[in-house]
Amino acid sequence: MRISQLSAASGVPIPTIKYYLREGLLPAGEQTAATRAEYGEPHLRRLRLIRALLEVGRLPVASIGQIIAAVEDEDTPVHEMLGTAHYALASPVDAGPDDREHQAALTRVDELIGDMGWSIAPEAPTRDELAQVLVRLDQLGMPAGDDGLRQYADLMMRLVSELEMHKIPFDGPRETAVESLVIGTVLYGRAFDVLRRLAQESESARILGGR
Amino acid sequence: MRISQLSAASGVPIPTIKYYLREGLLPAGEQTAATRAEYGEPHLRRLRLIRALLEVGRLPVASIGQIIAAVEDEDTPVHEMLGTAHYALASPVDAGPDDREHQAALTRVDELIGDMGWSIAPEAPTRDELAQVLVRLDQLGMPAGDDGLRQYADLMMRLVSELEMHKIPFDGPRETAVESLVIGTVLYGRAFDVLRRLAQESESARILGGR
DNA sequence: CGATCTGGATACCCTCACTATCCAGCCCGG
DNA sequence: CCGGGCTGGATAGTGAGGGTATCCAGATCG
Repeated sequence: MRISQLSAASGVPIPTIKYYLREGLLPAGEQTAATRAEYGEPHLRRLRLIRALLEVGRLPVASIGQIIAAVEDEDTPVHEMLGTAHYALASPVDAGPDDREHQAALTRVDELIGDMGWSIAPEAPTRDELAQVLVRLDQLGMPAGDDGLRQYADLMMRLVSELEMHKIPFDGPRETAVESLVIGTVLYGRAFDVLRRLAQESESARILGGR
Repeated sequence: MRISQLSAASGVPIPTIKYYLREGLLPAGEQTAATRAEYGEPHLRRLRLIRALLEVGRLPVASIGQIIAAVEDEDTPVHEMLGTAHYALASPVDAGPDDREHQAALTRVDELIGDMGWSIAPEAPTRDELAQVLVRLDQLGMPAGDDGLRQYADLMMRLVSELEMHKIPFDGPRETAVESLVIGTVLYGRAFDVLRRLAQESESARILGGR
């Protein structure tokens, strides 16, 4: 498959494919001559992954690059690779250790994590993300109570362990495991979000009697 | 409160506040002289809302503008206003009616909506968002089965109607209702997403025995 | 009465994700 | 065996989005 065919098959313009090659998101094709290279099925699959993470997951190209680098470095142990991929999915929070509100919220987050019996790395950026949301909810006068938070956490825990996690082939090839994890996290994450908004629309129509 | 105090209280730089004023996100202060205006508590609150939607919700400034315009137009009936706000939360999907895969997925979405007994406006962009996710999952070789989708939808429905919706003061002042809805949708939406990722990290640590 | 602040207008900047242009080398049909 | 069109690689440009910076004349505080 030459680049034009890869482009046609994936719907991604050639200049964009070249850009992804430059950024290291897509491995180079097999060189057959100085100005000729051959691409295959893995390239097409990779391209679809990139576009899904970009367009559905709204991940920055740089984060996608980190995920892909973790996948391709054979020396990284699997659980570490999953961590890298997972953390690249987080969106950065700019709150330093001098932000008192943030630190207080972080304490609540850690209490929640303890109560749930979760094993979360202390450097997980996810903790800061949750703390940020708690701070904003407080500031907006809709504070999240500890009880509600625990109910939600419980629900998510069951959802993840009962419906999602067992779909991931941890014992298969390493590349497959991360891809599944990332796709699961990002795409199912959006699916939930959309389903939640649909449920909200339907409920508010019911309550208000609006069409 | 003068602009510098508003800036100090909110943590938003003065030029940025001026930018929000220009964009119509923030109503002008009360003019007390040609070069003097007074801002109050509502301005601070509005500013916090804007920053929460921007930084946590990642909404474009233009969408925030639409939401605010809907709130401030007293002539719009409440259920319509809620719809406008809700649709501004959706992220645009570029798939025309000539995209066969998308149309097929849309049919599945409508079946789901029918089965759930939901009332969703036919022009809801949310339908396209869900269809897009289904298409991508198919392309990536991890298709979402109808059963799983229904399970998820069921879960979201219960979550929304039992835990969330009754917190919204539909009978209070119109502004409060939309604000609550929007804050609930965006901030709780992110809270779920983060809780889900925390649960995933914990589960994958457990399964892989990684620290 | 002068340093500082204010609202308003205009112009500028930075990041991000592309896109466009060039170039010389290659391949394929005639 | 030759010419048009594609190829990989390099470099430069673009457009949207979300701010920043600069100027200005009028207002106010100490």
